[in-house]
Amino acid sequence: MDKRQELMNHAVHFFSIKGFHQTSVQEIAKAAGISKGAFYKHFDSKEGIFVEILKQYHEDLTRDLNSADFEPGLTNREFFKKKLLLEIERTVMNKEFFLMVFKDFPANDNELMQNLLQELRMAQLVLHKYSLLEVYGDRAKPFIYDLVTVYEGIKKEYYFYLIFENRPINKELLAEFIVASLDAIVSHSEKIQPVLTGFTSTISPLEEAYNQLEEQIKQTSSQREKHLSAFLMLKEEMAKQDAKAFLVEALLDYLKQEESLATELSTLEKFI
Amino acid sequence: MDKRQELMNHAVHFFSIKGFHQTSVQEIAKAAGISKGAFYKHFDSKEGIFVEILKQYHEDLTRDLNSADFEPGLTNREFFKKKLLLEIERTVMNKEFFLMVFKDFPANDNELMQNLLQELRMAQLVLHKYSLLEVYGDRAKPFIYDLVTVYEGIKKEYYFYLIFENRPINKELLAEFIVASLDAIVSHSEKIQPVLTGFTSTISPLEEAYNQLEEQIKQTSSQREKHLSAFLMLKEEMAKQDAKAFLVEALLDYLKQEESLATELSTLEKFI
DNA sequence: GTCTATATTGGGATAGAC
DNA sequence: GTCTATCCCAATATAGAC
Repeated sequence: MDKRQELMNHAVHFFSIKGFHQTSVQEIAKAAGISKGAFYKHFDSKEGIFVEILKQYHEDLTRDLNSADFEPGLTNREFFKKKLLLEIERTVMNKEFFLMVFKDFPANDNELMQNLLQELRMAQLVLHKYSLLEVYGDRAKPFIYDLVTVYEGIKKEYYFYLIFENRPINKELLAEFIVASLDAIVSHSEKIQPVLTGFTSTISPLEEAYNQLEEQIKQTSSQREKHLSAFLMLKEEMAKQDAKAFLVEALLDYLKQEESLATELSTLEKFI
Repeated sequence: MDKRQELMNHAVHFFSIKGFHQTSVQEIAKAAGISKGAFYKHFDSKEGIFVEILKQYHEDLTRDLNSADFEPGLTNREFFKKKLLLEIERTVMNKEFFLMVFKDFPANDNELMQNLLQELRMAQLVLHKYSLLEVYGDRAKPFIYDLVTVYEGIKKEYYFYLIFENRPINKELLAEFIVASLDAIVSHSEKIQPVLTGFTSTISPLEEAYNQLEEQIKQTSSQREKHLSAFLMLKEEMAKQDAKAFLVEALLDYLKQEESLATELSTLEKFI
């Protein structure tokens, strides 16, 4: 057996149980029957093997989903349900991968990884959007992003039960239940107001950072008015071509005195 | 300001950004303006402060939700929706806590922590179960655990949007949307087969009786702390092989003085 | 490709003075 | 309660022999 593959299999196992940071290279190597030093002949770092696992999984996933062929003559709903069932079965079969992803994740160290994940999530959202529109047509359109959100939320919650609690669940029944729940919501759509309306309008990351900070000041600041004024001046100044560095710094430092704003401020600082 | 509280605030901040394992005791201490050594005068370990944060949050949450007084004359559905709205607002305000929980988690190292988490999850499940039964009555009973799962899944997914993506969402609208979705599912219940049927089998009826009693004490007891202590001792004593009959009886009688616990106590007594 | 040995760092926790 | 100094271990990564 390929030593490289063997290392990856053991790695995903340990990562799923202990998390990335709590797993040592040594125990991965030992499980594969080689020394720690030899590990580095196969992968250049611990993060390296993690990235390789991610890549391989998504390659396998897309290949599987594209090669699956269903019997013809299915209704849109039946087709949707079959695909859901396939996804459920696949997720349960790869439960270690699922656990690994939901455990400790080396994303903060590596910005490339965060972008990759963001892309994958967005791709899934778009996929679900079109699947649901095919099943429910125009009735679902006004609140399609809410429907996608509900769909993903329900699915994820059941995955947690399936995987963490290791409960014996009838997967066929589960797929039917989820689709039936969506049916119910869509058929009540006349009584339902959408929530995620302005979803598609993409705000720039900088705009988003501003919004977050403003919200946080409004919600938690002990000196709401002062902090809001400082924020507005900061935003104005940063928009200028010849922004005064000392003023930006001074306003940032001033706002930092409010502990609850730390997260938003550090996000904002990345744009300077 | 209380140094201990200050340390916890900084800890939750770093944990939410970097994760538990990637945050050092030193940087928490430094942020609070003390040395690493002094940290250990306040908490006995890094895990210790994490546990304290968890406990405090849960206590605050249950206290907030229980002490909130809504205008009288609300229907069960309106009451449920108001509580949900309160929870949404509370979650957004405590977004760092939410992030911390969904980052790297020190659960594997410490068995006590896993038990604590299990307890907190179970308490929430039981709470939701009874809330939903109050709103929807017998129609929800056959698939109540599925309804709870759907409810928690939808909620969680919107929390992700609210917190990670920081989208401006109308929270009032969101609460109404979630409840309306549940309405839709319940009103279609004749077409829906339950999935989580054997659910109760994992929790013993005794465990369930304990949970109900504990919840009831937390929610209604006039002498919360005393009754909780009595409850814990009772549970402990009853678990022993050579449980002292007089002590069990004494504690039961003591708790019976609180009228609101009568139902839960008589359920519990069946197991003696 | 694999080994052993080693450099180096980071960080949890403790000791003992003040 | 707080400090500094220290212990001690675990873990990433490398060096160099075979």
